[in-house]
Amino acid sequence: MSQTEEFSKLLDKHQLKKTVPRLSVLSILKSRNAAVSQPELEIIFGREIDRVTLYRTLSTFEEKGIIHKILDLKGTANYALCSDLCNNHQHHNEHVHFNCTVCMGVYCLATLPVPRLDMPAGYSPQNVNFLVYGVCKRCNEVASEAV
Amino acid sequence: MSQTEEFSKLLDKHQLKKTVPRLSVLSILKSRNAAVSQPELEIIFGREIDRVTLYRTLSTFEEKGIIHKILDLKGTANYALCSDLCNNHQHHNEHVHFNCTVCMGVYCLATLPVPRLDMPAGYSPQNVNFLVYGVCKRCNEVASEAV
DNA sequence: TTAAGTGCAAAATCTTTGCAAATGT
DNA sequence: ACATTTGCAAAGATTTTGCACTTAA
Repeated sequence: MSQTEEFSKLLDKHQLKKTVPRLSVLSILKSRNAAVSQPELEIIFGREIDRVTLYRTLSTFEEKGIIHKILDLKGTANYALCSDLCNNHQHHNEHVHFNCTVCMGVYCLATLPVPRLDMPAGYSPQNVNFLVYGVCKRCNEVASEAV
Repeated sequence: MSQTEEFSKLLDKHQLKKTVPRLSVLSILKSRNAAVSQPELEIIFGREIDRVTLYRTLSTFEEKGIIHKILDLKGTANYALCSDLCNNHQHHNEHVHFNCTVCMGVYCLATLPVPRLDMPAGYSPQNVNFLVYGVCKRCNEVASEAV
C-alpha cells in the first residue's frame, strides 16, 4: 500500500477530510523516526500552512488518536505518529521517550518496555509517560569526534 | 529547628537573600504534600507578589535545586520542594509523580521507586521523569460517594 | 554602602476564537 | 450543494526583558 493510500485510509477511518495540511503533516511525521516539535513543524511548513491550521490539525489528530504528544524538557509539544494499537479512547503509546538535552530531539525508545508499577491503594492509573533526559547517541558521537 | 530557621539556612546555603517573596513561596510549597501549579501560586499570592517576581523566584529556585518542576498533562509547570538529596548539579527527584485527570493535582509518590532501565548503547541518561496519569485517591472517593 | 532583588511597563511569544472564503465529498 | 476545513484578523494568555526603585546584608 502506497503512503498516499495509507493516509487516505487513516483519515477516512476517523471521518476526516483529506486536505493538504493534514496530508502534509502526516507525511512529515511518517518520514521521521523521532518526534517533531511544533515549532519545528511551523518552520518546515512556513507559509504553506497557517499556524492556526497547524494547531487545529495537531489537536484533532491527537483527539482521534492518530498522533501522540510528548512534552519535552521545556514543556514544548512534540508529536509522533501513533502505532496501530492507538485508538481515540486510550493511547497505547506506552513506551519510553528519550529527550536529548543537547539537540533537544525527542526519540521513541520502542524497544524498551515501560515497567509495570504497583500503585498505592486508591489510585487508578490510566496512562503513563516515561521520559528520560540525557545525551542521545548522535550527540554523544559528535562530542567524541570533536576531541 | 523552626521553619523560619530552616528556610534561612536553605537560602544562605545557596547565597540567596531572604526576601519576602522567596520565603512566602517556600512556605506554601512546604505546607503542601502535592506539587503546586504556577497559576495556583499566582492566585494564592494575588497582588502580594508580582507575577514577574514569581517567575524569577521559581526559576532561581529550580536552578539552585531547591525545588523541582513537574510538567502536568497540559504542560503547565507544577513545583515541589526537593528532598535534601537534591543539589544544583543533579536533581535526585527520581520518584514517580501522579497527575490526576479529574482535579489536575500533581502528587509525589515518594514510596514508589523509579525502576531501573537499560538504555540502548550510545545513550547517556541523566535524569528521568515518570508521570502516571489517572484518578487520584481523593477523586476516586468523591466519585464513589456520589453514587 | 552596594550588590541583589523587586515591581512596573512594555515587548515578545504562544494559543485560542470568530468568521468569511475555500475545499472535499 | 453542504458540511468541513482553512486562513486571516484579532483577542487572550503566557513568558521575557529593561530599568528605576527598594531591600537585605
